[in-house]
Amino acid sequence: MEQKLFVYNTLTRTKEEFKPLNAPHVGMYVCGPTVYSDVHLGNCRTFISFDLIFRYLKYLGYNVRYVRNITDAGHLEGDADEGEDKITKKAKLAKLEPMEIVQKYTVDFHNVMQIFNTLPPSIEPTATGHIIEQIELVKGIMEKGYAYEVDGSIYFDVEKYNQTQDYGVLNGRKLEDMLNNTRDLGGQNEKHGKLDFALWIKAKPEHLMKWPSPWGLGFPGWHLECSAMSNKYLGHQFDIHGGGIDLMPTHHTNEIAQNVACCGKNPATYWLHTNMLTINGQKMSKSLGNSFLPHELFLGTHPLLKKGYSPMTVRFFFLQASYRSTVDFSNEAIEAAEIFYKRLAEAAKKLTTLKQSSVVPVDEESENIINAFCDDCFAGMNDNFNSPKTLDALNNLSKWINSYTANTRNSGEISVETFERMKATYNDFFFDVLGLKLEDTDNTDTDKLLDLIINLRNQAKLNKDYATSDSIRDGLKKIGFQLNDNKQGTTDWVKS
RNA sequence: GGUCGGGUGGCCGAGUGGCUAGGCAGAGGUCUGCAAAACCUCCUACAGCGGUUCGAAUCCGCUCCCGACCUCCA
Repeated sequence: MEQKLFVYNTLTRTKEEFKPLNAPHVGMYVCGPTVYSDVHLGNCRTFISFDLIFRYLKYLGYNVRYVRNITDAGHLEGDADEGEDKITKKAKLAKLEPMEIVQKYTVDFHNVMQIFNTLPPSIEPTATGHIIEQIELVKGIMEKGYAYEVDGSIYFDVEKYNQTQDYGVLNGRKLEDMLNNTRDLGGQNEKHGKLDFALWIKAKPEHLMKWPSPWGLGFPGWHLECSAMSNKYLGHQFDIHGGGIDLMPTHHTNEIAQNVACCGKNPATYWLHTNMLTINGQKMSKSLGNSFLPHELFLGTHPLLKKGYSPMTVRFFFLQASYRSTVDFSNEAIEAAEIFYKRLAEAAKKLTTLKQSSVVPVDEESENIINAFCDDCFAGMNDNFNSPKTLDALNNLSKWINSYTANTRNSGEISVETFERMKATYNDFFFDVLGLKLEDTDNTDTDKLLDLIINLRNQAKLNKDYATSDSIRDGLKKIGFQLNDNKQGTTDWVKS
């Protein structure tokens, strides 16, 4: 591992050099979706961000085990630790089995992730598939004395825990402040302390998803599954734990408490949090009703959208900001991203046919500049996965690639090694690290038709029948194909 | 109200003490039958007020504005 990677650790609020516990192995756990409704674009941003992280770690040569859970039980409406879980509620409304809801939205989630070209995680465990592990974890916490039972429900005793441990180690708050600033929620009469949270919840008779336990029929608390499953697949200690920043203050705080209580250890060395997608400055969320779904974005059917944007345009749009910044959605911003993305994609496409002309005496300056830009691609990602910096470097490289392609510069001016490095670096970062792909090479029939039309037009051009050639070009532009004549007398086209 | 994080040129967005980020938009140029694309050049900002410093977008203080979390949320 020649590259020194630095990551921002929420635990220490600093950038730290990334040092895996057992290199070249890396364990990474990311909190996945609760599959009770469609994922919206804000959800997607988080998983695209972690896809970028996963991809870069792999690219650096690490052997990454990436675990991302599916929450299919235990996630309640509200935080009173009573009432229905989200999936049960939806199932009753739709008159379906809870697992039908789970299946529908899990499939949907996977489809969307694939459209955004994210790699599947190594393991994608479900909460319902790990009830036994969760019960064992509750037992362990009880044996250590950090949990108590009230009428079939088990609660975590936060104040007791905080006597010997720092409950606010992640969110940076003092217990007194948290106690003073927690609202009184209804239905907390069973809890000893205001901050206590449910590990196991007794099921009411009408509850659809419930399992036998030493404390009767019930279901696990939401925070429990991540502790149980990360323990199982990554061990008591692993390298990276991630999730949206809105999970940090409560969900991750409780997760750490559970792990420390049971196993004595904060499970992860590095806690990484992705920031929110906002619209008009406000967090995109289902409850605020300002979210839109991926397909609404692709088709441009949402009222906030001027037009549709392709999946790679959206991915690129996210990559233009660092994962720790909020991104505010606007048509202007994503349109700019669309044009930029197409520029870089065109250069990526040219790489496949770009051949170096025979080497003339090497121009040291060009050589150095290109090598520096290649280094910059790494430097950007090494700096806490700063994709905007890497895009900057790719943009710089694209200008050289374009110049060499158009022969306005002689590609023989650099050494074979540098030429090949330029191609490989651009290709690797564009496709493998940033996870972008080309979108307009989808239809061979279209290719053939366009070839035919372009040939006819070029005949007209040779005859200096510009009226005909221009009307063909204008007509194609109207239906979304931009023709570009280049110097060699051939004509390229791109979807506009 | 408490805690935390922000405010960068028309728009988006990197950048934590000195060295041009970049993209989009705009202007000019090269090339082209004309376009488009590409390439080159220009457009040099850092919420406000103080302070530290030889020097601050970057550090400190105050003020204003925005957001997140404290309730389910990626």
